[in-house]
Amino acid sequence: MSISSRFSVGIHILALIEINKNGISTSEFLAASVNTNPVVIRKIIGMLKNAGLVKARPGIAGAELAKELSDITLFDVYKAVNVVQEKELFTVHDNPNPECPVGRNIQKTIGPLFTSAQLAMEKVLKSLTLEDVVKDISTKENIC
Amino acid sequence: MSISSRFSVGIHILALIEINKNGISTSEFLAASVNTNPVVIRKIIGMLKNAGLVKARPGIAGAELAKELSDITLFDVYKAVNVVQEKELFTVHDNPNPECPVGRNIQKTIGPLFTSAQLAMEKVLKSLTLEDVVKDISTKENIC
DNA sequence: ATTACTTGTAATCATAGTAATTACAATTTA
DNA sequence: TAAATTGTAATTACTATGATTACAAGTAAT
Repeated sequence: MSISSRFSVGIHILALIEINKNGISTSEFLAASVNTNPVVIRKIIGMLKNAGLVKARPGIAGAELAKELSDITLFDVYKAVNVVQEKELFTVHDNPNPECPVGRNIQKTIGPLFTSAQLAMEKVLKSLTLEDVVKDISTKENIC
Repeated sequence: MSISSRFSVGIHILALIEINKNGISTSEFLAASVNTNPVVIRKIIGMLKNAGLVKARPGIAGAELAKELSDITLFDVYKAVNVVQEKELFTVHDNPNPECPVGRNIQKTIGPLFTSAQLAMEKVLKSLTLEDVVKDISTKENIC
């Protein structure tokens, strides 16, 4: 199991819109950088738009950021592209046997433990912003 | 996306083997509690066995714990049942365009960030043991 | 030794999510 | 009006999951 690449592609899109802010970031342009199909990009941009992270309008070429870079956390992107549902990073098997002491308690016992692990991961995503990503890319570019 | 229920089933199996330690935990018995097929249980027990967490032998009915409860962390189970690969909780899209500043850096920039988020989650799993799980189940049982 | 039971494993199947792709309506600009 | 772009729907191939059937191999009891 692995979390969908919509997340990494979403980050890629946002970073590139920023770095290309003097140009026009069409879905075709972004797709060429990500190396995928423009429709895939438009679908993800649609999700980023619903989350208020980018602006885009039918017929008008190019997407723009709707927020400051430092105001967009990786958690915002993660939620926007809908890769993991709340409290559902881990699956807990359903319908365990209620006539067994373990079966009738396992879900309520394991649930909070799994949630706390998920929250720890998400806390890290909340601490990171698109600005961190763009700065790191800029640094790597200057070195090369 | 959600992490396979092999993980929660693995925990269920280990907890039930402990709680049923005076009885014989056959795959059929365990399957009845989990509410799944005995073959699914045997496959997971095979993984737990490879990881040194349980003992089981062909022809001999019942699986037993191979370690103390307090010596088995949820991380041990998580690794045993192979639900998430190292550094691969998140997918990073491959083949981004090397002729774009973002494309040629995104993987090395995002990779460590994703890994740190994954490690934070795994750190929580390392802090929890099967003993915690069994104690919680026992507590819930006594109240009811 | 034969019978009954169990583990271990392979193979098959239905289902769900992913990512790529084609197609096209609706919108804007030149 | 023509060209370009966004936004969607529909289709396809692929992969992982979990359930299931089938069966070989091992063990224990009579």
